[in-house]
Amino acid sequence: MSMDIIDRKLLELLQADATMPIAELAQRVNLSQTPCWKRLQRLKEAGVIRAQVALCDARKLGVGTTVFVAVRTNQHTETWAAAFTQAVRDIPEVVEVYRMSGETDYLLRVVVSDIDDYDRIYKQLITAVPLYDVSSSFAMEQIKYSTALPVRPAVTVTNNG
Amino acid sequence: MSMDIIDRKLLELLQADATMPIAELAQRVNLSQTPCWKRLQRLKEAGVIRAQVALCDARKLGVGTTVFVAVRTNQHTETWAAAFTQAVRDIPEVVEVYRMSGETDYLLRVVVSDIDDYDRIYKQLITAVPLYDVSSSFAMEQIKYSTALPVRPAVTVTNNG
DNA sequence: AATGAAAGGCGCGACAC
DNA sequence: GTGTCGCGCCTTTCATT
Repeated sequence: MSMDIIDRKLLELLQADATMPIAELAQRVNLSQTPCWKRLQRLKEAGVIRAQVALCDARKLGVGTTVFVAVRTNQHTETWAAAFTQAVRDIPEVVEVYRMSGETDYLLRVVVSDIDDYDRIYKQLITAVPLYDVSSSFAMEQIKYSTALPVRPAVTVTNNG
Repeated sequence: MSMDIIDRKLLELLQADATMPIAELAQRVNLSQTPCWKRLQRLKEAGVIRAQVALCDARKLGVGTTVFVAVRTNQHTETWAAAFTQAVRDIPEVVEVYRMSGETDYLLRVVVSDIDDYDRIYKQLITAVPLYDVSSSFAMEQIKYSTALPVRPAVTVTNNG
């Protein structure tokens, strides 16, 4: 799938605001509506654009506190991993989960209303699946949160690196 | 701002798919189009719904690798904090930044194509602002990533906790 | 006062050029 | 890639309880 500078500009715009009408998108990239629309179809079909969603205000939903949870396991088995995966996917307060290299086996981002609320999720988690070690760090402030991925040309290979 | 069970259901639906036409949204919450539409307007004006965006596939954009960067500073000043904030906001590969409690002062999530690419961002970061300590952990696998925040009733206070 | 039904504006989606 | 046409959705208004 080719991705020229116009496609990248479209992705940039749509990642910032997906309500923008095609007419406006088109003129921002100096195109008429039809080719612009065709590019969007192509990007969707290729799965580059994988969804269009509403973003909510975490504080207004009463989950303004983020907790990072570092998890270690002593059961390095496929069945444990499957159970853990299922458990975290089933808890909506757990919004991000990564399997890590290094000391920590898994890193979770959990959104809650306060410390007591976190304790509720913590208990839910350790009840659902056995954890060897759990270490929680609270975020004091969210300085940046972006769902927009960087859209840039394929890294150019040069000889003077 | 009151938020009944219908509003919460609407948020749940829109956080999963914001392309859903009002007619369908309406019938999913057992309402007709107008009252449903009015609720959406209200949620937008109140800032509960803060944006509507396109989500892209990280791998297909060549940034399928996530790196968590723990940063410590020795300059606990307002000016340093402002410079740091500006620096991370200006780097699109840095998608999330939190000010933490505990050992780590700041935790960053960075998306890159590979280790070499991360080194590029790392250099960019330490050039922009002085950092006392930087510790990077690579994610092997993204097990969960959701932009949908949990939408639940205000925590009911009971006497038998 | 809030819901359910109906009409107009308009942006999306397929054709020919 | 550009311009045109029709369909269907969003938005508003009116009638209703």
